[in-house]
Amino acid sequence: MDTQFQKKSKPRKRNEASILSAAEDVFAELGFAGATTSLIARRAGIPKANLHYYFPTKQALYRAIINNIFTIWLQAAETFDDCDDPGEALSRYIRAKMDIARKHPLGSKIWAQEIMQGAPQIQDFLETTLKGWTLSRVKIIKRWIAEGKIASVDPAYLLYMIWATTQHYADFAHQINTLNGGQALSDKQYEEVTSNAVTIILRGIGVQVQE
Amino acid sequence: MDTQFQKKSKPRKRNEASILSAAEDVFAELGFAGATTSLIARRAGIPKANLHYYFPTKQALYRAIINNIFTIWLQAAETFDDCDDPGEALSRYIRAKMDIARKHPLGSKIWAQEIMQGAPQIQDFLETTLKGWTLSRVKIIKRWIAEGKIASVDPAYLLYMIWATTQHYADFAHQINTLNGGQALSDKQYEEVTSNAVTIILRGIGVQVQE
DNA sequence: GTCTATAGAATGATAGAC
DNA sequence: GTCTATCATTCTATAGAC
Repeated sequence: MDTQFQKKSKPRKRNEASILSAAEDVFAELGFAGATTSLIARRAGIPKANLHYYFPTKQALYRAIINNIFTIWLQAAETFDDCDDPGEALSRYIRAKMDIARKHPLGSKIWAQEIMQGAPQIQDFLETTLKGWTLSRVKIIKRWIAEGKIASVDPAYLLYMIWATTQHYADFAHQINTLNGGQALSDKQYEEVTSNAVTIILRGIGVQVQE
Repeated sequence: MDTQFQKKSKPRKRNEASILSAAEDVFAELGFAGATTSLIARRAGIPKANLHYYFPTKQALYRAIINNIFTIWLQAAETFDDCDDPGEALSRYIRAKMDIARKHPLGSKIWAQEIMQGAPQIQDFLETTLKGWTLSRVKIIKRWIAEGKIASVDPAYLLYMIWATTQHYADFAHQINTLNGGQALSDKQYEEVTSNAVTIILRGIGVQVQE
């Protein structure tokens, strides 16, 4: 029988989950090279040998986490509709990205470090999925410009600005918290930050925003 | 005699320079924990023991590089004048930050990783210099708002957006290059990116921009 | 599935000859 | 100042008893 369709045993499920959670933490903090399996195991509350029983190598564990991050990325990507109203489409996309930055800051940090290291594990994703998605959105934005719905800006650079601004709140949360009196942004503050970003970017490309 | 004022010998100068350059490279790529002194020494073209002769510990080497980054940071900070014209002041600041992102991408990456790791080495800088500078600029931006020169936006969030957008071009250069056909942005493209960022942000806060 | 013990390689750092 | 040789430690990963 193919074991692929067998149910995972209860301890396997529990252990894999706590290993993945601990690993996300450690990889985000120390990067792939800096992370150690013994630290991950300690944080997961299991002996190191058990970690290697579930994930044979550090790479395999890392790739499992990268896969989760892709899922989240796609989730946000889908909110950027081919919509007639650029204000609505972009506002929805920026809000989705801000939401992800708040809910999955570790994934964002791991992504950032991957890119900084030259994307050794995800280069194919950048060249296929990300590139394809970006080109299709560039097309939509160009149409908006041609239709006079938004100002004439370079579509790619607009996307970069959205990525930069939203991911900044995950990647640089520690700096922001320090400047916020050592406190994480409250839900209210985070909603303000989000509105602020939406307003500046939309107004910046010539879309009227109701305040 | 105090040796502090003795001239550095020629080989010391040369070796320190190539170690610092190689270390900047490796720390940017692998973070503090991931970087190894043997890799830094290899890239600097000297035996590992020599590296430890010039910089006793990995930490000492890292701190020397962090100091350089502070110098660069202050350089950009000074371009944000207390100016009557917010368009001029902000445009100059954004351009200075973009310039630094292009000229010192490694420093930007090291900074980013420091923050992501909870700023173990630079927390005091965040709490003193950075916080003080930010508060003083927040004050200036608030005055501009009170005088009706720019729209009512949260000053801190505006600064975060500027930091995010400009540093993104250093930290995520690899991703941007991949989407740019595997080529680094040309001087012309970089000037376009810069203008684009200035335009969107200024227009986003209600400042007229000449196109 | 779990865990002790450990192999084998790499790490930060140093001793000491030149 | 330079560099070989090396120490003590830590790393990834595994063997094998339970």
